[in-house]
Amino acid sequence: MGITSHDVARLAGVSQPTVSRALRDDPRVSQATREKVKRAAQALNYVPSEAGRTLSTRATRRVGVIVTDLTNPFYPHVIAPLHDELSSLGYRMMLITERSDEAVAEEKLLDQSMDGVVLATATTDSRLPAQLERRGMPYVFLNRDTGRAGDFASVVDNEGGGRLVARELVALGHRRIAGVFGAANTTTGRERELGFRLALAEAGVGLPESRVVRGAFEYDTGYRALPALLEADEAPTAVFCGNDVVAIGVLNAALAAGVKVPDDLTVIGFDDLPMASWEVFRLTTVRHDLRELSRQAARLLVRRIAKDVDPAGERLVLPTEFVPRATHARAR
Amino acid sequence: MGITSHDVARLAGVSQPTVSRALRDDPRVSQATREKVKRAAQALNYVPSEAGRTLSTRATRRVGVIVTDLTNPFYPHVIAPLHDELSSLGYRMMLITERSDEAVAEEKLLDQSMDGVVLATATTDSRLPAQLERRGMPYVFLNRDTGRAGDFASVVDNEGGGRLVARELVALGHRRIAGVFGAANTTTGRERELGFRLALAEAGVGLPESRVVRGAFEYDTGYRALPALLEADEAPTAVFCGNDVVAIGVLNAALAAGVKVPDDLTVIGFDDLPMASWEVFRLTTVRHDLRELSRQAARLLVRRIAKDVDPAGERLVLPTEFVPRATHARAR
DNA sequence: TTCGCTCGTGAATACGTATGCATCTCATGA
DNA sequence: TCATGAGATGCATACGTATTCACGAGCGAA
Repeated sequence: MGITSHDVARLAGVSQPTVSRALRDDPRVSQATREKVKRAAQALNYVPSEAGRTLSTRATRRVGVIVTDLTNPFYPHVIAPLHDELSSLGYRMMLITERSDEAVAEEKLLDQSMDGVVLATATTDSRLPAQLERRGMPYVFLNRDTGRAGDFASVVDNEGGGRLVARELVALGHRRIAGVFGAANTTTGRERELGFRLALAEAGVGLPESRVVRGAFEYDTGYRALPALLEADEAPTAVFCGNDVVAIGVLNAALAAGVKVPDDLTVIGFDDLPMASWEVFRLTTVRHDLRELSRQAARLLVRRIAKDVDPAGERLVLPTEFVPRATHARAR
Repeated sequence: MGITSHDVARLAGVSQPTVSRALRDDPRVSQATREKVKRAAQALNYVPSEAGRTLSTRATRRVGVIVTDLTNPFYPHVIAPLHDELSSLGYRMMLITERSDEAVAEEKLLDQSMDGVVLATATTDSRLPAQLERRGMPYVFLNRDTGRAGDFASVVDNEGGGRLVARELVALGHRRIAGVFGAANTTTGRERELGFRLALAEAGVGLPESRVVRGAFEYDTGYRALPALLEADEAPTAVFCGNDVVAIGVLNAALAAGVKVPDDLTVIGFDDLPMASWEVFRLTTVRHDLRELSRQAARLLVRRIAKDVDPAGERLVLPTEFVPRATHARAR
């Protein structure tokens, strides 16, 4: 059925090792033999078996990427560039989306079927990093990390981004400000909230718990948060959202509730997904380079696989930038 | 470094084959031995090497999924259920996104590193199916196929869906109708256009080429098509879009151009993505069961791998349903 | 002429698992 | 008591590639 290097060897009239060497351009095979072998391989449509190679070299040239929910619009924008960068580095990508049990993922990860792992949806309370560590499986965090020292991670300056937004809102005269932050067990959620709070406090503006919602970085979180915030005694004049997807949930909820954005309510997101600039949203948000975030993670992982990395951990942080569009205005 | 079945065998005081059998619950090993082996495996944190198993069984329990553009909102909604169904069938998913050369994909596909392939973005002029066929690699089409007999495919009744829309538009009194169809080298593009045209023709309504645009199933296709359609001598009162993503592009363009939907223009999509029901869109569209489409493809592929399939091909077609929301109205 | 070297190739083997076949043990029945 | 057979396990090997080592040819220098 499958054509092996032995078949090629037979046709070319050489030994199997010579085929292996010739096809990988080993300088020790003569020009003439190399060409003869390549012609034979071509003729037979030979493609080396990946399993055989893996067993022999103990390297799979494959990398796993763990994501909980692919239908969240955020993730495709990180997975696509990740795939491309890994591909250009000679690695393939295995997608693993496990919202279920960690044990399953663990089993899949440790069977030597990949050389490394990208964790794109890590939570601060996850046991997975420790498991990987123990088994010597190289891994890096993408976007979120555990916040502990020694991590290998490609992340964004979330705290700085949060600060940017707070300063803008204060400058626009907002005082009754609300936050729909990400889950408390994610560093992205925590750090954006922290930066936002610190900068508000510096300006002497409070952020009472009654105007704070926390939840998954999903559309529904934003969609459901707004009605709750509007019911409070003093409705907010501005909402900072944990990310663009949440902000888009808020914008839709605002439309449903008849709240005018930005006249009645300022809404700010985070990430600057392509969707954020659609006419129906024109979302004011915080931009960072999502492509570079992913590429950086890919390169870091490959370096870690090659053990070409600072043993004390490496945390690559990308800057943020405020992007004014049409969902913010001065407080009335 | 890695723990092998030999290590487990040594610890349990049995032979390696016995470990292999015990861990896979082969009835030929005694209860006592089985337990002894499992304890040893547990103690060593043993996970069977996937490469070794693959080489021995000649099955990878891995399936490739080919998609051109993951950032298109449509695909995550097919990939997620596909992943889950494959997972529950005991297969893992390798994501392959190649907009570049087919040769690359081909190389990756034929190295025996997967048992089968799902083609989610096939075009009618692709050479890939023939290559796979020649090499005996099982594959199925998802959503799009080649339109040729003998295909294994999980698809939607696109022609029927197109008809549904045409009849609705005619019933609403529309006569100046436009279409922003998918690419001509996709069956989804062709069939939806065909059904739409046939039903319009039956009602005696024309669809001049000046009111037709064709392009990739992307946001930009819709966004750029609308201005062009509006410039025509007689602007259309209704537009049928190749899918929801295109329709959303049209809706945004309408907003930018100050065209009121549905008062000035009726817009209809196809697919009923979750996004279609967002407040900002409330898109009238054609629904089909996207999850089932994917699950069906997964099951069909697994059956084809097991050779438990009609050799003449199997084409599983899902029905469509018109979903009225807020982007359609009677013609003025 | 012979030693030693380089260059090119092949033989042997490792990698980790699964499986066909042989072997061994023990119980059963004639 | 011994043949028979079932049940349990080990031995040997296959899978396809990469790599280590050995080998032979050819060549230049002494």
